Parts: sequence; structure tokens; C-alpha cells
Amino acid sequence: MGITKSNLFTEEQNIIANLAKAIGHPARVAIIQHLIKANACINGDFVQELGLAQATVSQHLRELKDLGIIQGSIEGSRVSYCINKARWKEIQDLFTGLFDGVDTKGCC
Amino acid sequence: MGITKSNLFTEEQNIIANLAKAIGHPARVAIIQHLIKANACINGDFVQELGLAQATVSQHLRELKDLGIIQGSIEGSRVSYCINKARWKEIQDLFTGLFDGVDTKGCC
DNA sequence: ATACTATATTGCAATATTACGATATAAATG
DNA sequence: CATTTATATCGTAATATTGCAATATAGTAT
Repeated sequence: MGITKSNLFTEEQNIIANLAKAIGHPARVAIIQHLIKANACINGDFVQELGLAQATVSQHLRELKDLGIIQGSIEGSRVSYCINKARWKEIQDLFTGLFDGVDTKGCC
Repeated sequence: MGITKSNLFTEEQNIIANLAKAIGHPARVAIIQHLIKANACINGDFVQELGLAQATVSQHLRELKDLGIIQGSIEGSRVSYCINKARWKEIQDLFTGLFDGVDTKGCC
């Protein structure tokens, strides 16, 4: 086995899980945090920033891009990345929904 | 390779990533959501609920327990699980911190 | 055109995750 | 005590992820 049985779960559960998995690597957390700080959305210096090989960084960027979390726009020979704000808000709402369930209910 | 280079990142980045990874499986999202709904914190029927083998469910529960997200208390031959609310709040704050960075800054 | 720079993709090795049957452990019941 | 019930752990197969060197692709500059 080793394959996640996505069909057993709701679409929302799969979506949340996939987004969480994308955030589930420190390099990708670092990329996101760096993009938040640097309004300037650079690329390339991620390799400097992270200390990972160029190919590895490129791979992490692709994963974030595939989920729509970041966007890349070509600028000459460089690619400028930034956070997709609308999408980020969407994701925040999904997680907020998950977090907010717990509260006044008495248990344990 | 295949081993995450945790030493390259800040402790916060590693912590967030590990928590996100825990949420990064639909079965574990389902477990959390079910625990939120059922104030009653049952166990066992997770196997029914999820449609996964008993051993698999037990493994997912352990991962959540290892990160402190859920707690299990022995009740006779059963184990009653529930969300660790204090911890959950902590985790929520961590994620909120990550999410809230993005906003008014102009970029892209 | 040629060399240089920046990024993406491919291929592969190391490691991690998912899933489950089988087995252990422990309480509950006959 | 033997059996049943509930959960955890072990061992293992299938698959996924991480990371990088090598290579491809594409723009820049000389």
C-alpha cells in the first residue's frame, strides 16, 4: 500500500489535507514567510536564503505554485514569485473553519 | 537523500511544518473534525467512520497524539480520545501568525 | 553567434509515509 | 481461567517525498 485512500474522505477533507501537506515542509514555510516579508517577491535568492540546491528550491516553489499558493511571473531571465493573496485568504478561511470548531463544548 | 534538512530552518518553521504535516492527511483531518463534532470523544468507531483498518487508524491517532493535538484516556478496555484544547489554541495561534502576515503590503 | 545567467526538468538514491495483516496486550465477560 | 472485545505494535509491501547532480531551456550580454 502506501497510497492515501482519498476516496474515503470528503472533498473538503482532501483539500485541507493537501494544503496542509504543502505547508508541511520547513523550506516551504520559509519560502512563504520570506515572501510575506519581502513585498518585493524575488526569486533565486531563495537558494541563498534557504541553503538548499537550486533544483530543490525550484521543486518546492513548484509545489506551492501547483496549489495556487504562490504565483510566478517571468521578468526577463528571472522569475518573480509572490503570494496569491486571494487564494491565501481562501486557505486561511478553510483553516479558520477547522480551528474554530473547538471551543465551548464540554469534553475531556 | 530524502531526509528533510531541518537544521537549515528556524525552530518555528520546523514546528509549523510538523504540525501542518500532521494535518496533511485526510484521515487525520476527518479524525479532528469528528472529535470536534462529537463532544463525546469516542474511539474505535473511528474505524467505522473512516473505513480504514484498525491498525491504520491507530497509527493516525498516534501521530496526532505525539504532537499533542489529541489526548487519549483509558476507560476500561476502551480509549477515549479528545482534542487537547489548550494545545489546539496554541496551534491555531501559530497558524494565524503565518496567515496574518499577508495583507496590505503591495506586491504583485 | 558565443558565452553567461537564471530557472525548470529529469533521473536517481535515500528516506518517509501509508496501509494492513499478524500479533501482542489488557480489560470485560461467560 | 477461557473467550471475547478493544487497542497498540511489529513487520512489511507499496508508494511518496526530499534532495541533488546533470541536463535542458530561455533570456542577456559580449
